Amino acid sequence: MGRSASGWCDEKSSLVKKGPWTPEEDEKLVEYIKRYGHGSWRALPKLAGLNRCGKSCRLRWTNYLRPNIKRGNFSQEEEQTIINLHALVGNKWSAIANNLPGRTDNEIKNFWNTHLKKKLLQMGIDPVTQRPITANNSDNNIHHLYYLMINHILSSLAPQLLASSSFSGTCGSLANNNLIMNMNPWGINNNADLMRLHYFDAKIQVLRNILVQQFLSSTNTPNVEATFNYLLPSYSSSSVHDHIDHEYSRVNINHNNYSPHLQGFSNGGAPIGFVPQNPTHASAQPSNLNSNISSLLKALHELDHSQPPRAPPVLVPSSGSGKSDKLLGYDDHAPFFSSTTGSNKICTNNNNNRDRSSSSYATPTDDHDQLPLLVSSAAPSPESSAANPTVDNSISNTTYSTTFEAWGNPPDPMDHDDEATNHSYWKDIIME
DNA sequence: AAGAGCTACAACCGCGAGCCA
DNA sequence: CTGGCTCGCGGTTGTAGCTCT
Repeated sequence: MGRSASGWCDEKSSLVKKGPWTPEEDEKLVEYIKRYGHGSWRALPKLAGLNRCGKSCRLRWTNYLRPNIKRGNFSQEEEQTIINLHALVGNKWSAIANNLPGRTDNEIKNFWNTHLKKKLLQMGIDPVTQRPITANNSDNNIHHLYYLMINHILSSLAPQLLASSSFSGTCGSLANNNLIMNMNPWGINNNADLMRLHYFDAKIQVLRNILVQQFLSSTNTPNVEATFNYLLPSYSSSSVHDHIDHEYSRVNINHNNYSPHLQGFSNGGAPIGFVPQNPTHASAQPSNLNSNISSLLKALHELDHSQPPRAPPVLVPSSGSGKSDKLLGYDDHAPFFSSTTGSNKICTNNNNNRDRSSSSYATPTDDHDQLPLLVSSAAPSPESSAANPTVDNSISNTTYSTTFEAWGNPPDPMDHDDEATNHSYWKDIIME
């Protein structure tokens, strides 16, 4: 009796001061903690000569007075980190704060509520559900399904990128979502890097093309660019496009001619069977939507689970400084395709042998099959794809609210358990 | 100039987990 | 095992300062 279990002052403590702290009180608190440490917060106010309850002292210290508190405006980088972490973990302010040195959970929470929420709303994104906002419910459902598709694509991208040889992967940089620029940099040091770059670029291109086809033809259009920018902000910036172009040019290749097997992927946009949706058009039917989803998933699956491509041309470092490396020709035994993992997959999201710290996550096969065409003559018809209940259910029954959830629950029914990509794995990394 | 409304942020509150006797 | 205590967390409230009318 007489004490609050929560640490706050009880009804008998009406003499205990509440409200804003005075500079004198601050000084007393800082002086005491500097000298003795905080010890028991409950006992502290009496010992420090403060007419406050312990909990008030603790909050004042942790949120305002303790050393290394960073005050002032949030930087662009911090803002992006908060947005992306919030997409991953939701209102776990302390977890978010752990990734922002000098910022307190309280400060981040306030910043979210007063600034970022509004910003996301202006971008056409619901800050709670992280879904694109539309005025029309049925349209919203369609757009949400496409949103899930985006998540699926991103879910297959993230682990590859983490596996990159030059990716200095920290949870912080993952949270920043600067999946390219944080690769320290993602310079092409070997053919595997080049392959990854091309693969990543191709997937992004198809994602963008599908989004554009889908959304820009709609009369009730969520902000496709805002959505894209939000999901992959670093890629959206022109500097990243420049970066990729630079990497291609640095090794003297025209990426459009580099791999004919990726032509359809990087140039064509949608997989076969994909029907651009337009609410004013008869094509905007649920069956078409399901077909599209199936077609896309099928294409992505084929790509992800394909045999690795013929080894790319050998990258030979230039002898002199300041000169570009050259691609001299194909060498199927190029060392960059390490065979230590025993996997025949390249860049797959389902590689149980994947080692995030290793660059050798792709291995050659003897016959060096080509990458399959995304737009393949063997691709399923919309009908046959839509008729695949497993694929359809995996999407339509899934209710991811965040990219993070999609990572943990890949809708691809042919993806099996993958500890490295399950829900708790990522959550642990972020909330570590 | 003054008051109403809005915004940003500090502080408060209650709940629950973990620890320990 | 249980109950008391402490602490951390997330939601909510209070208020100072700013803007608008």
